[in-house]
Amino acid sequence: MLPLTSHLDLHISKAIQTLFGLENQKIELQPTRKEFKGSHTLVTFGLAKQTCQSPDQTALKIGEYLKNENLIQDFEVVKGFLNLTLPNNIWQGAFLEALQNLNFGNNPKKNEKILVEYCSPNTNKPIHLGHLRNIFLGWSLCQILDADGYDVTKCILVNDRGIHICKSMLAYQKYGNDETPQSSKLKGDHLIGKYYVMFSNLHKDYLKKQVEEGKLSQEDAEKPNATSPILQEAQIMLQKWEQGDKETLALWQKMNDWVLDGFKETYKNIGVGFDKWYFESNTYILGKEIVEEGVKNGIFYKKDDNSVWIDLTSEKLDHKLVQRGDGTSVYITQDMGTADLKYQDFQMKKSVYVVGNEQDYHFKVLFAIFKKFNRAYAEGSYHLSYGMVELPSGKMKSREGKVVDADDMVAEMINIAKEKTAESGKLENLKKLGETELNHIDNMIGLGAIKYFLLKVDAKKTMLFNPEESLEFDGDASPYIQYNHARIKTILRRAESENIGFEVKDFQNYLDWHNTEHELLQLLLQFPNVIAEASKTYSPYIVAQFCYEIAKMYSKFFFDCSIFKAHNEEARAFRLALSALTGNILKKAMLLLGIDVPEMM
RNA sequence: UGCUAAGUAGCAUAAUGGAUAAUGCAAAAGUUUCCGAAGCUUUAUAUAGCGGUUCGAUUCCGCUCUUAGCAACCA
Repeated sequence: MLPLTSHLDLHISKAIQTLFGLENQKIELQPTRKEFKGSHTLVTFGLAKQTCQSPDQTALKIGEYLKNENLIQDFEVVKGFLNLTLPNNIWQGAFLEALQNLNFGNNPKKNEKILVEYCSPNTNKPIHLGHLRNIFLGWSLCQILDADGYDVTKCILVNDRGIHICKSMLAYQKYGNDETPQSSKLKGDHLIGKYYVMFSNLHKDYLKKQVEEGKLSQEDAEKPNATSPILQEAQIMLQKWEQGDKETLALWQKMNDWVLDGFKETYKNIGVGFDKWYFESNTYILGKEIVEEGVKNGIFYKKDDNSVWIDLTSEKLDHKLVQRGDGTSVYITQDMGTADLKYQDFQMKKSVYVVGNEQDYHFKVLFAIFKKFNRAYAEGSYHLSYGMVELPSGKMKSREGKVVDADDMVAEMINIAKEKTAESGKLENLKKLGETELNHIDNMIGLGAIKYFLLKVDAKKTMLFNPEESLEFDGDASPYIQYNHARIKTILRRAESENIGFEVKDFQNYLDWHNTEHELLQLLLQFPNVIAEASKTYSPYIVAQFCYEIAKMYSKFFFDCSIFKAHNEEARAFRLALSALTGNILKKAMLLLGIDVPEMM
């Protein structure tokens, strides 16, 4: 994560070779803790074993060597740690480079295709907070991979067929009275969601009644395979759908269009998009072809009831059904088809699936199947598994209506942002911008708050969302970072209006930096490494953390180092240039999270 | 019962095997001479338990405990 490491690595290697005659030693460099002097720390414990000298001795010798060669300005040995201080002109060189490189942070093109599927909504209910974590993670990941030099394709897989879809269709067919999004004034996805919940209730009510009448035990009613007349009807509907029944297909098409319109509206509102849309209603047929292929070449086997299975016990997994006895396909069948289609379309080397950790087992099985079939994409397939978003009352269950709706959530956050803006008493200044621009800012702040809240946590961890306490606007939160960007822009506007220049020539002789100036610069120069790290580990939270650190460090810098009242013009110019770089990096880094930052707020 | 994750202060989150375990919220005190204080500076509390590997373990290994998910012809 350290800047200028390649610069040091080389010299340290040479020092070790010269001093101890050791080659190809692992150089363990880490950032120096801030309570010590220096920027880079060499850990010498491992090395000390090779040199047969104490860690302190080893560190001391290397330090002296580097200093004699004028490669460092100073060093300090503390308990086996060699803390190095580089001369400021080296830092300045890196600073100027970053300042002049408009793409600073981006890593070189890798010429490698990567496909990321980061949204797979069911067309039977609106999206909720959990889906938002999925979507924001995926979008951010795509931005990060792109900045790291990959050739990224963002895709969505719409789960638009299957028994669950038939459930809402059936409820609508029975009780919908031809209601439409227009007539009900509901967004399409919310309208369909209503019928999905209705189906669920009808099914549950039936079971409850059976139990009350003593026809069914409580235990059996709670089993997942407990059936009801309406569920059987839905199953029949699914068969009709797969057989291409005209009436069923027409209803399906109509309802799907409503839902998709609703989804598209939401995606637009939250600022995400896709390069390629896949629909399971298209890909499941391909899946069935693979099933046939697998049966032929012996990877799959058929049971007496005609259902098709794969034996994965050799992979320490179980037997898994890939096609039902009645010939209809299951989830995994569709995924096999979709994977083939993706490869046909893009020939990507890597393929990432951003899907919740409840499906960890599913993806193990799926990838094992890819390998059995020797698919070209088998090796590069990766499941980016994220933890569930829990409410204080427990897990969200869409079937029980126990969810935080995404659209409501976003709208509410934007409203809170509006109130905060009004409270801050700065409305007068902002009003000059006009209503549209003001709304735009509130949008950035409200949306940013949710995105940051969901992204700052390591994806694999289950996270808790407490609606009572709402989302944060203070401290480690997006508005704080956005605010720092806005204040930087305000400072730069002032410099411009007062004709204060901060070109390289205006500060190149200023090297007597304040400690905080140095720390801020060090932090900023980590940007490319941060992107590489976040990309390598598929971890947007690393970028989120980086944004926050910059904002915090800039606040400290602003407090410690007066800009317009700097002790001389060179210092002032340097600080303005440093502010400009901070602003640029903040903006870019936040965009990697899918968060836009305002020019003023 | 098996498999997989995860257990860090009142709460929410950090820490390539490294130095005194970091940050935010909530709590206490102070702070507005450059930008718009959504700020800045202080103050308290924590690695679930027991072993092992190591110069050194929050991190790796084993066992125990707790929680969640999976083990469905749900997705």
